Parts: sequence; C-alpha cells; structure tokens
Amino acid sequence: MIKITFPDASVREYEKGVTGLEIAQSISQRLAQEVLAVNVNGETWDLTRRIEQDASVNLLKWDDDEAKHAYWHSSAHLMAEALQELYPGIKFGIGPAIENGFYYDVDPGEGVTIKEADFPAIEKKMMELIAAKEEIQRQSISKNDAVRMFSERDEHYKVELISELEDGTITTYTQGCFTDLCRGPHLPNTSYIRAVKVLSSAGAYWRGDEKRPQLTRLYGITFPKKKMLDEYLVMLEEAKKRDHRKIGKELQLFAFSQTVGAGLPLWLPKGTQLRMRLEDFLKKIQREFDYEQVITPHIGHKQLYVTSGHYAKYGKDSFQPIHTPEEGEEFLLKPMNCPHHCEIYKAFPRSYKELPLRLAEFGTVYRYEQSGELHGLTRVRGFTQDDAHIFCTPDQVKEEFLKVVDIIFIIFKALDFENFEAQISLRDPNNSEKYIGSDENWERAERAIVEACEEKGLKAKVELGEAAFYGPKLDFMVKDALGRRWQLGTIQVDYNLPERFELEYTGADNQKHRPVMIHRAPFGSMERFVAVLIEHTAGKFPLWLAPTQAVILPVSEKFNEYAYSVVKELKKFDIRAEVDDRNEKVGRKIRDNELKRIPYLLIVGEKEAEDEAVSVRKQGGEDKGMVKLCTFAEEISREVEEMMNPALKSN
RNA sequence: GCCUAUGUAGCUCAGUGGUAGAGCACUUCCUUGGUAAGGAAGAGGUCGCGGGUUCAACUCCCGCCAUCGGCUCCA
Repeated sequence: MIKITFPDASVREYEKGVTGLEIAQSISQRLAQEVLAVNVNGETWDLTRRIEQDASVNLLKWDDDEAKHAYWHSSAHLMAEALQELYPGIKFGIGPAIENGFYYDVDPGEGVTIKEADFPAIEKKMMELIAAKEEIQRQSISKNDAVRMFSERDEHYKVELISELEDGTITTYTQGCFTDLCRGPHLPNTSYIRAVKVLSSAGAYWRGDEKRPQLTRLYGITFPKKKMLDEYLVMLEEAKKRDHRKIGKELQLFAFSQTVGAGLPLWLPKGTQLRMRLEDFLKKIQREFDYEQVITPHIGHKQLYVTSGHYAKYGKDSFQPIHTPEEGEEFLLKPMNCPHHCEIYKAFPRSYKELPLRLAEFGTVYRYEQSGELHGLTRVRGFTQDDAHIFCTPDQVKEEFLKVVDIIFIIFKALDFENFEAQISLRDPNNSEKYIGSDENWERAERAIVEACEEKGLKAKVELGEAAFYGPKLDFMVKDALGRRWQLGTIQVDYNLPERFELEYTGADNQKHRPVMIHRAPFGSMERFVAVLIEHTAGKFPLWLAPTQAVILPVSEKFNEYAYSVVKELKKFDIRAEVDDRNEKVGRKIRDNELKRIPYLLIVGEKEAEDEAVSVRKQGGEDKGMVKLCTFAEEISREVEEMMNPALKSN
C-alpha cells in the first residue's frame, strides 16, 4: 500500500501502482468523469500512469491550466493522426498546446498544400478517431531505439529532436496507428475530446529559424463540450468587432493609403484629437515629474548612428540614407531619438547639480519594418514615441527608474489597463555578440532593473535574449482583443550610449564622470497605444479622451440651463460641445438625422435621460461608439471633475 | 523577407470570357409621434495597379502594390 496525500492535506491509502483515474473513481464517479490529468509531486502525469510510491496528488480538471494543456496536447496528436491518414508520407515537426488550443507543424511533402478548404475533411477524420475511442499509451524508449524507429519512417525532424535528448528520458505516445515522440502528459483516450475545430494554417520555419525549411503550421482548438466550442467561436467573432482597424475606420480616427505607403498611418481629425489628449495628459504628468520638453529634427547625419551603434546593427534593414548635392554626405531618417538627445546633453558642459536631466520629446521615428510584420496601428513604419531620456548619476539610477514605473502605473490606472504583464528583458548569455558594451556595464544595468522591480513589489517575468542591443529593459505588455501581446511601456537602463557619445558631467569632486541614461516611453508609441486603447474600450473612450465633438441633449426644457453649464465646463478642457435644446423627442431626432454625425452624445436629465439613452443605444448608437452617456447631473459633474485632472483618478 | 488567403459602390458582400449587381448607407419627395419605420425616385464603380493571351478580360496567365492570419524580426 502507498500513502496518497491530497491538496487539503488529507491522506488515503491505495494499492501500489494505483492510477490517477482510479483515485478519482474512488472519490466519486463524477470526479472520474471530469478529471483530465493528475499532478503527482508537482509533475503533471497521465491519468493512467501508475503511481508506485507515496505521493502528493492533485486531480486536475478542465479549469486547471495543466489539464487544459494535456487536453490540447492530446488534441494536437489527434490532429496529427488524422493528417497521417489523409496525407500519406506527411512528416511531423512539433505539435504543442498553446494558450488557446494547439498547433502542429507538418511537412505534407513536395507540392502538397493543406488549405482552409481541406479543414472540414481533417475535422471529420478527427471525429472518426474520437469515435474509435483509441487508447493513448505511454512508452519509455531508449535513445537508440527512438532514433531507429523514427529513422525507419523517415521522420527526420523527429530524429533531429531525439538527437538532442538525453538517453533514459525519452518517451513516446501511441494511439491507433500513430506514434509520436512526446514527453506527455496525455488524456487516457481520444474520446475525451468532443468538439474540434481546425482554425487556420500558416507557414512556420522549422525551429523558428528562417534559414531552415518552412513547415505548414495548422492551428486548432478542441473542447469537452460542443457548446464550449460554439461559445469560443462566438467570442472570436465578438473580439473581431473590437479590432482597432475596424473601429478606427468607423470612428474616422485614422486611415492608411497605398499611395502614401504601407505602414504609414494618416491621423484623421478625430484620431488626432484623441492622440493629442493623451499627449497632453502625459505632458501634464511629466511636468509634475520635472521633465523638460525638447524638439529635434526628423533626420540626422549618418555619423550620429554610426556612433550610437544603431547603424551597424540596423543600417542595412532601414530606410536608406538620404543623399544631398554634397558628395558623400548622408542623412538618415531618424529611427530613434536617443542620439539626438545625447547631443542635446553634450551641448553644454554638465554639472552633477543639473542631474537628473530629463529630456522628453514626442519624437516621430521611421523604421523599415518587414512588410509581413505591418499590422494596423500596432506595427507601423512611421510612429511617434512618447520618448524621454533621463541622464543621471549612477547613484540616482534606481530612484529615477522607480519614478518612471510610477508614471507608467498612473497611466495604466487612469485608463483601466489592469491586465498588463511586466517583463524584464535581459541579455541572452549564449549570444553575447548581439550586444554592445562591457559585461560589467550590463551586469550593473541588469541588477538595477531587477532590484527596482523587487523594491516595487512588481512581479515581472524574466526573459533572456529580449534585451535591446545596448541595454536591458523592463517592458509592459498588454493584450489586444484577440489575446496577442503587445509591448507598450518600456524602461531601459543604458550605460553604453553615454560611453559611445562620451557624455560627461563634473562631479562634486571636480572630476569628470560618466552619466547613466534611462530610456523610457510609458505609452510606447502613440500609434500602438491608441490601437490597444481602442480595443480595450471598444471605441468607447472615457469622456476626458473624447476624440470628437460632444452634443448635449437636455431631455426637457428644465434641463437646458444645466446643459449649458456642462458645455462651459467641457470647453475649459478644449472639448468642443454644443447644446441641442430643441427639446423635441430626443431619440427620433437623433435617429433621423444626426446619429452618424454626432460622435459624442451626452443626454442630460434625471430619470428621463436613462430612457432616452436606452432608446438611442438600441438603435445601434452605442455599438458604433458614438453615444457615450445618458446620465444624471451628478455623473457628469464627476466625469468633468476627473477630466480636470485625470491623474487624480489613480490616487 | 517567407507561407497561406484576399482585393468589385461609403460599408458588408454576390457575380460571369460578351458594355456591372444586392442589402445597408447617401440625396430628393411622400407617409408616419419614433424604438434599426414604410413608399417613390435618384446618385454613386477606369471590378487594387501594370503587362500578356483573345474579336472581346472584372473574369484566364505573368508581374507589382496593398491587406488578413501566422513565421522570422522588433533599436
């Protein structure tokens, strides 16, 4: 007998060799039906794997990420099995579970493509294999046997993977006629999977290396209930409605033109108003934090970027130099603001008394992003960074860093960005030629970031190899409507550019010292930030960001006076507003002639206002992001109050 | 840059080797105290761009541009 300890610390005895599934059955039939995998001493196991000694056990159901992971991993195998039957000779790469579903990278062979039109057939085959209720069996295998087994089938991708594994740790999983190299864990059999959907196909380089063959990546998702799949698909459709590209067009915030060029956004009047409000908001905060605004040109001499190291790193893949009538003279469209700000620093001899020097600029930069990377406003070739560079003494680094974190928190809080993730991006220690600067400088910079995060109690994920080439970063990531992660705010500690530009200050000891530079952009870029903001608010911005003119409708004559006082308040904040005091049937009037042109509508009145607003919403006004508010007098006052000082909202 | 798909009216989309269509939106008028109201008339398209094949190309072929979903990249 062995002792099994449960999460609640209770202990029960079982026969040696009991399985997770049997344990579940011993507790309740219902649990046995719902359980998908089992955590044994911190490791996720198959439900059918035998437990040979005392262990702590946690039975995992759909709501546990590890269980979902096993579920989708088995689903990837299921799809692979289906593909094997439909495409004889198909070769397999890797097929993991991901955040939402799974994928499998496959090589269907020369001249064969798997298209969207083929998906239904794949799904049908998967359903057949599910109906067959195939057992999924785990097997340990020696490295030699594994190599032999997969070589025989000419599965050279798998053989390559095996060659990197340690003998004694290799397992395979088999279901029906399909055997895959796999660590597991997996479901007991294919019938656990009930609803399947092949979502999309895409090219993906083998092992993420663009110099190696490109495989076909098939994405899919499965669920234990058909209803869950339907709900998921509906959710995807709903998310598409929040796409900033769609809303941006509908609300006339921005546009692109083939003729102007790919990735070069055109800010329309309403979008510009929204953007300027965000800029004003940040400028206001920056004034409080003692930043100074500067303005620098859009081009710079090539030498500037040779000095910074950017030219060596990105020169070939950038917009190419601008030539002048002067022989050999070359300028670059600026891809970043740092070198210009370094030159501002160098314009005068600096004393330690001037530090920290905080230079801020909404600086527009141009980067020749790969054509396939362009994406709405989130990845463009011309964008404006809410940039600033803080020049400080080494002693001031941590304090300055923490103050920047504060600014980012104020912004995220004011805009209700609750679900951000912090990421510490460090060097890849195995790839040091990617970076400039001494190890000592890197270690100091990395330590400064890690310590600052600890001090702030900020839970940040550490990612190796994600640093900028001149220094480590703390990045703030936010997801878009479809769950894709975008980097917004960033703070970078840099000991290298000050060296390259030979920046100095005179210390209290009358000696020359080298300052440290902190690069920071709380929004990241205005373009990407607005994109994510649109998807978060679905185009229904808080009033203080109202990108458009507000029209105020008092529901009856007795509210006219109040409506005018609201206009007066709004005008203080440069929000264009007008009162429509005809006091006719509000809903009808809006529907008939104005809804489309009234970008922002405030309906003023007490209880009556609510009815009117509901009516307007039903006509689709709110869905189009146009009707913001039906409200009672106090609510408007509060919103105006918040508008007066958005930063206050966070405190 | 690579793989897949797409590009027709303001929007959503149908369509065929023989001079271009629907719904919504738009304009004018009529009806109607409304909850995405009804009727009548009207306007709006070098069918992404450039070549080629053909008596004839929106349609077939080639190239380019742009865009969707991914990969790689992201100062």
